[in-house]
Amino acid sequence: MREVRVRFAPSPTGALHIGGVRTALYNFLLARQLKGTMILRIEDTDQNRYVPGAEEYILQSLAWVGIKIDEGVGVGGPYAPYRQSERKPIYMQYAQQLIDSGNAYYAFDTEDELEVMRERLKTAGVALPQYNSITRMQMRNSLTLLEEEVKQLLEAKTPYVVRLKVPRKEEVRLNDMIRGWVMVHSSQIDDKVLMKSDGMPTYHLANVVDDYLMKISHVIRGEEWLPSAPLHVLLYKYLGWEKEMPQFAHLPLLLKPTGDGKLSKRDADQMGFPIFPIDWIDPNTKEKAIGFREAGYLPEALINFLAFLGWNPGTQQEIFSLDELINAFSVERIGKAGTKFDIHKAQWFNQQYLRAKSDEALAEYLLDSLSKENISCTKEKAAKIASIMRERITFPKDLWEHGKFFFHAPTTFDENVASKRWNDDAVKVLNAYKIELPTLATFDAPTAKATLEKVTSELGIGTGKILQALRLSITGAGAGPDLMMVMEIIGKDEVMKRIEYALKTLNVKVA
RNA sequence: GGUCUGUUCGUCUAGGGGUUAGGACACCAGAUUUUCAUUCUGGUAACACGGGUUCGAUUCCCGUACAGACUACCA
Repeated sequence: MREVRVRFAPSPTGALHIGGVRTALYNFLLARQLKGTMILRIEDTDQNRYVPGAEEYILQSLAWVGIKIDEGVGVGGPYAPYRQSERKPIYMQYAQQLIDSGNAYYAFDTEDELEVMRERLKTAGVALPQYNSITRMQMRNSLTLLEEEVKQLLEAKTPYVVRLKVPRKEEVRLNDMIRGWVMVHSSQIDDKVLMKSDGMPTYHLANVVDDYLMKISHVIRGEEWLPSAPLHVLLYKYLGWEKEMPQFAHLPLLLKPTGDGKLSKRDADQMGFPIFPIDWIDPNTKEKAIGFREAGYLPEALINFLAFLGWNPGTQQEIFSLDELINAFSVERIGKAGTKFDIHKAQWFNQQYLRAKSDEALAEYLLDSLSKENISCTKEKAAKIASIMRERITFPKDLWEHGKFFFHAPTTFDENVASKRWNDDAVKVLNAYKIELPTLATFDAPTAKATLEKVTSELGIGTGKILQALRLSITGAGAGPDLMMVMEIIGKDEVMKRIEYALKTLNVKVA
């Protein structure tokens, strides 16, 4: 059986889109499952669109989500270089081969001449003017010009492109692993430019040549490539590489959460979720886009979420580690239809992965946040906080954001709760409780509770009636984790201080 | 406009000629939690439409509608 070699081949034209990460993931899963090789190739044949830093960004993003590159940019390998701009000399020789075999030709038409041709055809009623088997005979190319003229133009260094000579009548067939047989008539394909006038190949040529040279066995890419796949098939055929042609799998697109259309950065911005794996600062606009990493998504959760966008194992299991994904993955189970991007599901996966962590691991997240705030805290205390906060967080940063009261006494109180729960009974109980606390030798959740119950029963007031008021004075809010545990963690002295402060500031308001 | 691809609950999807069309997320309700969250239980909710083929179609075929992609010397 053929050795499995797959590639992820992004262009460094900006940040890596989350859809690109999924494409990389599917490639990676297949490679790992079939003991193959995962290759990273950078398709930077368009110098105009090159964005500095994009390549580094791609590398970092893949590393963060755990997609390991076996060969290619950043790691090297037997088919180096893996950056197409560095492979420039390779492509012309294959273009030449196509010209020599009569499957491609030189075209000297200028932008203006092309424009004139399109206009002329449009007025003649052709909806979509193309450079094709019919129109090429009216243009300036090596098919219409005399051999001598062509030679002179080339020697005079006249700018030219190399175009594929697409046959007029031919059924081009392609067996896609996801979509089955796809047939396109060659009359629908135009004479695509293979080599640009700057000497760089276009995607089509570079892609086919490199996939062949790098012995790629499977091309897994986005559905946007499906329309040009027949063209690639033609290229393999004319280059004499039909037997080596990789298997194709065209992935369904990622769609925007509401409405229709493919997922764009705009949608993500509007709905307030990331679309890039890690933070990206646009070098031109200096605009910063928050990444999934910085937003608090765990890489393993993101991967699990992404894997399920368009694929499923056919079982009820939903939580999959990377190793489990590698085992369960199969191209056959990839869906055909476009997939709407639902950030809720991503959050749910994140929660699941976060909860599976130990208190100690969660404590590290909290400690991270605290160090940014210059707050010191022992590991033990952080772990204790983590243990009572673990069921109520979606992101690691929630530990701090929802638990600030562990470190800062409230300065304001939720007015809604205060107006409903802060009453004479509450004040009576809190005053008595405050007096009772100093007599306690030890202070923990059980004693805090027992003492409170003792006070309330002596006063003949139901504990439940005033618990909200107590919570309000300790945390400033009406909702939160187990109050007795909270008090244990912040300690007796702090509890007393907070009750006193609340009594002082809230009494005035309610009176 | 043309070509290609697609269409099962709001979303991700399972399924497949005869099923109470299954699960998950989200949503709603109840229970637990004297709060909130969690957890548990339950609920709402789908085969785009029209023709065939068939005893029978959501499933197969053909149309239609809708959607998306592509239609550059961008990838």
